[in-house]
Amino acid sequence: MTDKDPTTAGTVRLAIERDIFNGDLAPGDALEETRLAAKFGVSRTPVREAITQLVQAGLVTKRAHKRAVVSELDPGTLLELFEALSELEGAAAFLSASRMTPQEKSELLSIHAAARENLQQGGDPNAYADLGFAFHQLIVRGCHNSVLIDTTEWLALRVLPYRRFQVVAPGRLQRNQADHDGIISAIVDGDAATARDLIQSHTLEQGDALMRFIALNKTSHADFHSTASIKGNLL
Amino acid sequence: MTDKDPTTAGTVRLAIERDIFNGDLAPGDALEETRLAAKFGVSRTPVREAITQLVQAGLVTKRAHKRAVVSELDPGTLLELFEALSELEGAAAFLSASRMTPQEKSELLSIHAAARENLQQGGDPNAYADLGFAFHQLIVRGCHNSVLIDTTEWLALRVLPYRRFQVVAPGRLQRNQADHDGIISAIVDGDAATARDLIQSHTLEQGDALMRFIALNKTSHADFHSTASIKGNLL
DNA sequence: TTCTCGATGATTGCATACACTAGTCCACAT
DNA sequence: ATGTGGACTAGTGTATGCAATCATCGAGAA
Repeated sequence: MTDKDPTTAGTVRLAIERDIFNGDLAPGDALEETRLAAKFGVSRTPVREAITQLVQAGLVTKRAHKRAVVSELDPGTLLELFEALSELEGAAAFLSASRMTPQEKSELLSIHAAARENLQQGGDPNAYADLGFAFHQLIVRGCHNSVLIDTTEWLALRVLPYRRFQVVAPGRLQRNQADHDGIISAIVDGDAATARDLIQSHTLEQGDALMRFIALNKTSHADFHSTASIKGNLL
Repeated sequence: MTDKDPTTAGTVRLAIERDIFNGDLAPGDALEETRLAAKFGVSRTPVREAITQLVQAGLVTKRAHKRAVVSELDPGTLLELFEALSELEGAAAFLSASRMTPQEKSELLSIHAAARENLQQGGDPNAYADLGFAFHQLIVRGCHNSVLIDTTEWLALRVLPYRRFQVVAPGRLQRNQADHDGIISAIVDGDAATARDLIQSHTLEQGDALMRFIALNKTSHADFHSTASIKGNLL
C-alpha cells in the first residue's frame, strides 16, 4: 500500500499517517480540518480528501458534521483485529511455503539471522522490532497474491498506532524469536499447513500480549499519552 | 434527495454504487465528475468525495489528473481476488463451525432447503442466486468477528459487478448445491477444518467458473456490454 | 507516409466563499 | 435553584472560480 502520489491530497494523507504512527496524533485525538490545513500550508480541500481516504482505511473515524478523530480501538475490536489478521497471515504463509522464490527465502533467512544476532547481543529494541516487521512483511508478500497482500497489510496498518505500547513482558522477545524459528523452518521446508498454524498462533499471541499490556497501562487517556514516548516493538 | 444519509456525498456514493451493480456503469466506464454532478444535480465537490470513497473501496480506480474508471479486473487479479476471498471465507467458516448460534444454524438450513427446492422445481435462477448469496453471507457473519466479516464482504463487493456474467455451464448449479450440502453438514457438525476446506475449494471453483465464462464471452469491450443485459447468478 | 512537436480543448486539482449543522452558554421565567 | 429556550460560535458540508495537467489533433519536416 505504498503510494507515490503527486497530488497534495496524497501527500497530506501520508503526513497525517506519519503523525499517527509517530504518536503526534494519538488514538482519540481530533483531526480539525482548518488546523491541519494551516499546519501543512494548503487549503481545506486536500485535507478533506486525505481525511476521507483515512476514514476508508479505518485509521480515523468520522460522523457527519462532527470532527474526525483517530480511530480508537476498544479491546474487543482489537481482539477481532488480531484474530482476522492471524487468519490472513496464516493464509499468506500457507501460500508462501510453496510460492516463495529461493531469493525470497534467503532474504527471509538473513533477516531472521540479523534479528537473532540483535537479540543475543542486546541490540536496539527498535531495530529488532523493525526486523520483526520486515520478517512478517516478507512472508506475507511471499504469497504473490497482491489482493491478499494488500488486504493483510491494510489490517496490519490499523494496529500500527498501538505498536508504541512497548511489549516488555520478560522473555517475550525470546519467545518471539523462537516462534520465528519454527515458522521459518516450516516455510523453508515447504510445510504449508504447519507454517499456517504457527504464524497464526504467533500473531494471536502478539495480540494477547499487546492487549495485556494495554490493560495494565491504560487506565486513562493521559496514561496513553505518557507511554507514547516509548518507542514500541510489538513484533 | 431523500436522505437517510445526511450528507450529499454519501448519497451520491450510494447512487454510483447502485449504478455499478445495476450495470449502468460497467467495468471500464469512466466516471466524469462534471457529468455526474449534473446528473445528480449537485456540485462537483460531493461527487469528488464520493469517488475517493469508492476508490478506497476498490470499486473505482484513479490516477492523478486522469479520469476515474470503474475498476476493471484482469483475469490475473480476478484469480487473486477469488483466492483471497476463498481464504477469508474459509477462515470465517472455520470459526463459524464453532460459533454459530442454533438460530443461525437453523436459518442457514432453511435457506439451503429453499435453494434446493428452487433448484428441483426449476425456479427463477436469480432467486437461486440470491439464496446462494445469502448462504455465503450467513456463514461469514456466523464467525461473529466484525473485522473479519467486514473484510470478507469488502472483497466480495469487488466481484459483485461481475456477477452479471451468467454462469450457465451445464450442471453447474447442481454441483453448487452439492457443495453447499457438504459445507452445511460440516458446519452443523462443528467440523471446522472440513468446513474451511470445503468452502475454500467451493469459492475457488466459483472463481474458475466465472473466469472461464469471461474468457469465452469477452473478446472485446462491446461483447462485455452485450452480456451486461443478462441478469447474473454467480453463486 | 510517418514521426515529432506544438497549440487547443477538456477535465481534474486546489483555493476560496458561503451555507448549514450542532454544541454551548447565558438569560429569563418558573 | 433550576429548567427551558434562543442566540452565538466553532467547524463541517457544498458551491464555484481559477490554475494545472493531460489528451487530441493538425501541421510541418524527415
